[in-house]
Amino acid sequence: MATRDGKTPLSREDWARAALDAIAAGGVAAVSIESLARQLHATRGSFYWHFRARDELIEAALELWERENTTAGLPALEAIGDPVTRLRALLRSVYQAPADAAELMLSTAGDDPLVAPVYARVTRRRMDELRRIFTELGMEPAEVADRAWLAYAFYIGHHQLRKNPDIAALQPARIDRMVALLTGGGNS
Amino acid sequence: MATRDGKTPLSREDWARAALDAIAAGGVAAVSIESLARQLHATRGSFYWHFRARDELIEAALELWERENTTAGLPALEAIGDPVTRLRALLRSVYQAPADAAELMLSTAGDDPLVAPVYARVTRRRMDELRRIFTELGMEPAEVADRAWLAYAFYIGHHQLRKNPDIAALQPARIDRMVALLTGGGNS
DNA sequence: ACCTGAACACCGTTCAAGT
DNA sequence: ACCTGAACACCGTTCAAGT
Repeated sequence: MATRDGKTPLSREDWARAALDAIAAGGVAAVSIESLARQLHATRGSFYWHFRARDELIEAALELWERENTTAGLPALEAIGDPVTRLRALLRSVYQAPADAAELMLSTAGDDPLVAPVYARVTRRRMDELRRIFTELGMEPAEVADRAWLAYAFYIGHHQLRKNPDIAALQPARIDRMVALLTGGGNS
Repeated sequence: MATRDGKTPLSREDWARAALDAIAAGGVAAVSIESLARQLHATRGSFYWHFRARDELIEAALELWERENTTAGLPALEAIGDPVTRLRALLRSVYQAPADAAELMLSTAGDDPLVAPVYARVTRRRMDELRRIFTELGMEPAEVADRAWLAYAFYIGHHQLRKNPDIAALQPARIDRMVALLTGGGNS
């Protein structure tokens, strides 16, 4: 017996897409070959024709996310001329739209061995963007590096804290003050 | 057959302690009844006399951590009179000693359904401490709340970012500038 | 009271066999 | 080329049986 009865054959991307959806819904741990197979009306055995192992599936899903994420988010930001406006836009995207669901999961799983390399690349690109902002504000390199680190660590921690409803209640309502803090003087 | 041949009987706490060690080493996901049983020279079956299920074991381990964490860290901090010095001490404890290993794992797992309530309580206590610092610096309540959120989100994100060696290289060497940024003016 | 060992379920992985 | 179904391993969970 074989061939899934009339249905078009599955591709690597079908599995990867389903896995990315699962990541968005419940994190990397929620990627179960068994449940994806059920969902795709195939057997677990079929999966192993497309992938060597579960890890390879997760890598493929993350690749999908990275490609779509890279071509989507940053260009729109880079088009904004004024650096403070750009920072505000960046923070607003954190505060309002909770980004896409996969981003929310991954921003918090940067220590997973599979997620780490992918998220490191995305992080570098975003930190570059932050550095550009502070550089354009006329700060010197060491200062720029510190602020970029502070801003990005804040971005990650903010996502993490918001996942807990009890704690999320404490988050500030307006982002203008945040922008002011991040771009402000600092009294050494 | 029964009773583990001469050895003293195991207690709930023996299992919980072993589980906390496993969390420190590899996070909540690393808590495996099978491997703990091997380590304690008992069988998996024995575990179920002490606990109803794996979740209960993890809760017990987190309880252990919370109790020891609460009585240890904060009092020393609260003894410091000058608020800026206190903030500096707080940040230094983040930068230098990577806290205890369990803290590192848990600071990043705040969205786990078992970790969430425990970590929320610890977070609240720490944010209270941060608010006290900024209040003593003479800021008004809204400003205090924003800074405490910024500082704590930074704390969480900092841990997360440092888990990735590639990214950790970008972290600032000196913390004085961080303190300055967090306590500084902000140009609204 | 505390533990063993056998049994089952769930799911990742392999593989011979089908079309 | 693409898939099925049976088999095995790993580990969480249950339980009757031991001391």
